[in-house]
Amino acid sequence: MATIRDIAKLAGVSVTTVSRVLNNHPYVSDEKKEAVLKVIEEINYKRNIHAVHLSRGFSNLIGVVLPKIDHPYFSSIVEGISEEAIKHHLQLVLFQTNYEPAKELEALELLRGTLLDGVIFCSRAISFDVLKEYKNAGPIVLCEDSDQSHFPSLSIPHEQAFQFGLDYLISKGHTKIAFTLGRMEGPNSKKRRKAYKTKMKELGEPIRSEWIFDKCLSITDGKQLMEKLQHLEKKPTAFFVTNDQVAAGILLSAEQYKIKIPQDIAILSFDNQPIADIMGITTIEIPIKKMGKLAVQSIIHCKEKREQTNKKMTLPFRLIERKTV
Amino acid sequence: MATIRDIAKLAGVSVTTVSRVLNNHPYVSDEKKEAVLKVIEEINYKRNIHAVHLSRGFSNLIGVVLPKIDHPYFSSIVEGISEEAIKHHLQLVLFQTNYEPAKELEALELLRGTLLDGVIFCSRAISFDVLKEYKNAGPIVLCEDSDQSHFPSLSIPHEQAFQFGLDYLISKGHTKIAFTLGRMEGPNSKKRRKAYKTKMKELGEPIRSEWIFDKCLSITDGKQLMEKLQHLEKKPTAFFVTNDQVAAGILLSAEQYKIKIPQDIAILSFDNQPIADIMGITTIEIPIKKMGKLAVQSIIHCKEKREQTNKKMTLPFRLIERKTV
DNA sequence: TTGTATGCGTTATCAC
DNA sequence: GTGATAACGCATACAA
Repeated sequence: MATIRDIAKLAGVSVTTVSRVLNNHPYVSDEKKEAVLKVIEEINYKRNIHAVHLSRGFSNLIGVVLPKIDHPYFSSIVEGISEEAIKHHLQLVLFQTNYEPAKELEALELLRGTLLDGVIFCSRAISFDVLKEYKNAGPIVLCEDSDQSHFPSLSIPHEQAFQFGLDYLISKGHTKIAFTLGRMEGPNSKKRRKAYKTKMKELGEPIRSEWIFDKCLSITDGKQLMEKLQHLEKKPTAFFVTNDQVAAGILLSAEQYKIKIPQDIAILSFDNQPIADIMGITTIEIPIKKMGKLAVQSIIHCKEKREQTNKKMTLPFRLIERKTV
Repeated sequence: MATIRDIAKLAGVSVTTVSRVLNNHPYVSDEKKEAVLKVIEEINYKRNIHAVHLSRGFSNLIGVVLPKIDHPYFSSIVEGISEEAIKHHLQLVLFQTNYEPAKELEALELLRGTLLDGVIFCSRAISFDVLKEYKNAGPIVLCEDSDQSHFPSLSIPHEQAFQFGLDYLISKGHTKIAFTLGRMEGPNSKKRRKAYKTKMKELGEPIRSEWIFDKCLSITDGKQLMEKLQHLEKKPTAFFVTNDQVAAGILLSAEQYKIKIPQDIAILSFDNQPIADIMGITTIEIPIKKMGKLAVQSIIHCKEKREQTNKKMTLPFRLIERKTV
């Protein structure tokens, strides 16, 4: 492989000049520049990017940590991240973790090893205590409704949003409200649970553990939910679910159980993905792609200012009324 | 940042010994190894990965090129790629291109610049002529039904599969068959079109250009298709569509047009994503995740043998009969 | 405006 | 077993 030294020799200039041409630096005479460009063209030279990175000390690579790319929520975030990353000439390194802490650590180690200029956690399984050890490794941003003050975070206010959703259901006459979560111990789910507890107390309704369903994320989960619903002694009149996929699963299997929506049971979900529009699902919109965009901007900000911020950024949500409540 | 030289000094050994410990090489006495490990632990040393890459000459990074991550087909491929990549300690660098050739070239340039050890094209917009210029840049694999003999490729036989699907529709009494494509000029679509032409000729049916719909990829596209169908003078009795999303869109909007499926119009699609199961869509299964897996294996094979293969790999498809035909 | 010399942090070679 | 030392290829102070 040819190096800038070869170019320099062939063009009759110094390596510095070659490097200047390569990086569009000023102070290169047009003739030398041309000579260099000509040689580069001739021998089809390409820079060794590892050498560039080593020399520069950074890479323009950022890590994106998520449990599963094959889920609309996460692929939407990545889409948002990607669109913004392109603008800033950043490349994305994907870490599909299945919530295995070891995989998440891999990203953090690569951040510390300076392969990555930053890491975006779309979701996480590792604890804060572990995460904190990487505070100085480089920019880290969390896409979650976070209470900590060590890392910047990005989310809708899940507690408020969930309360808002409950109020809406209540305003439609529901008090018997069941709900589903994606991952009981996830930070966002915790907020949602808290909101539920508060509101049920206000209403004087008991908290029925059998009305709280964990690990509901996909269409299939929604479908299975309808099966489970059959075996419930006391039946809720409304279901506040994790996301539009779960809602879609419910809608798609409602018919076979002869359940009418919203007459027999109302469905309210989160996200507002295209499927919600198409199936007429009433949902609370989360600006998912915007989250991705802001996450990238946060990383860039940290990189440029060379400081870790810990700003908690709250995004707006809004109710999209359609036909399931 | 501490370097191996610092470690060496502190542990009273040479940099070579430190490097050996770091890479689990043999021929290091237990005492020295321990001393090194102790220092590493103490000062919380981490390797600079750029330096490792520069020195080694490769990176364990592979590029994944796709138009849009936010589509089930592509996120499924990436899921398959990711699962296999993890096994081989490979990291994925994502290139979301929107079919812009410049973005695809970026991946190829990084391959040539040795940042990437290989590139997987889940789909592509650039021409073969351009692609061929990167033949020696490193391993490249194409997830498409390809006729070229320069790069390894990976796909179901789209022509056969489409013919098979048409035969199935014909066996159910259909001869008035319309179809949709994702991207008319894509290699897979070309095969499908060819199969259609052949089969219609056999049947003595005319090719109606108004029965061929391009750019149909999403649920929304499927929904819009039903709208377009209304304005058709001659109506088909069957629709052979790009993928399960399009089929789902059709199903979800059929009711509002008072169209019964499969009585009024039969729907056959490709992929067999979860939504096909849930909505009872008859579909031709494509082993998408397996494609991703094999793509990674192909890259690894090229890397290890240090040779570009050009093997065309054909994956099996199968019909999943459900309720839409 | 140009060039020399050095640093970036690691791995590989080869002699001991 | 161990350790100098030379790559690896580029960027950049500093000198000219």
